[in-house]
Amino acid sequence: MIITRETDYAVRILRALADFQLKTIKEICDDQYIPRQFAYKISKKLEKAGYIEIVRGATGGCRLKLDLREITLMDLISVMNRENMVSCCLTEENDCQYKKQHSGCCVHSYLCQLQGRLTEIFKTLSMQDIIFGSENAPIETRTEA
Amino acid sequence: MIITRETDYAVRILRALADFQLKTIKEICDDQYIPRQFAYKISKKLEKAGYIEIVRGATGGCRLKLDLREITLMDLISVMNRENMVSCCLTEENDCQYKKQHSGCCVHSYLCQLQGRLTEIFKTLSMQDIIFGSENAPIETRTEA
DNA sequence: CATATGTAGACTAAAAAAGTATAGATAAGA
DNA sequence: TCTTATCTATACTTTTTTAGTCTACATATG
Repeated sequence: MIITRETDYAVRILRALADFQLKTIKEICDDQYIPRQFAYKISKKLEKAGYIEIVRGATGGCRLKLDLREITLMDLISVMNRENMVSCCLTEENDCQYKKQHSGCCVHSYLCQLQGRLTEIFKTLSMQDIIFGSENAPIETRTEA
Repeated sequence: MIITRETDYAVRILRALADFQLKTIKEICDDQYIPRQFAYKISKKLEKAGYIEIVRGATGGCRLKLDLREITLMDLISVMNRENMVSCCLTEENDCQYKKQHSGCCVHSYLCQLQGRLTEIFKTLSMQDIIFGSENAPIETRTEA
């Protein structure tokens, strides 16, 4: 899955924070059905990326720092370290014997291109679009509720 | 990953069979670096989908039945039961409390659209393109070797 | 100082993916 | 008919990834 549970929870956290109010993780979790401890970890990642700020101590919580229009789906995927979404053969570690033997692999190259295409698409989708819908959604896919 | 090891192996099997010659699974595996028993399973799926035929007994093996131009990446992904590639929230089983509570979820709808877009893209990519390259590959992504 | 937060990292559990084992079916041909 | 080289079916095991939990602690308020 391109969007794992973790990434999905991240979207929900951003959704809960969309009004730029300070909210505790507890509040967010109750509202968005996210396991608390997991949410702390995710919020930390979002903070490191600069998307939210976290206030510690009693009366603490977190708050959105960026407009949701400025955060793309690709940004979020990157923050979750999931940018390699097409094929395991595109990872650094992958030690493909075929590729070595034939000094190259057309499949690999092609999938690499595909990875690029998807990345480009995901860069055009903002959290604002995803969370509140978008008039820019391609017509042919504007079905289903 | 959209293309798991299993799907990747399936592509390799098709690549090995591209010349329409009868080949044993053993030959294919030696050539393409695939674990034998795993390959048997995958070949069975490819047979059920009508992409290859399998001949049993000594002097048996398998042979491509369809032109690689007729098999799309989406076809292969479907055969491997991996058509749900965007988000776990799009599966049947998924029992989303938020969606119930709010009688709908914009994120869900949006991801559903995205799933549709990706599906359409993958339907335009044939095994011929992937295995032997394509002149139709989008210019902007025609980088890297 | 009590309380309500968030933190860090180790840990565990669950699920999915990858791979293996094995007993058997099938067909060719010596 | 027997041997051999295939493929089959299914159960099983292992590995990897993902998801989630625990705990001892740090931080800030009032």
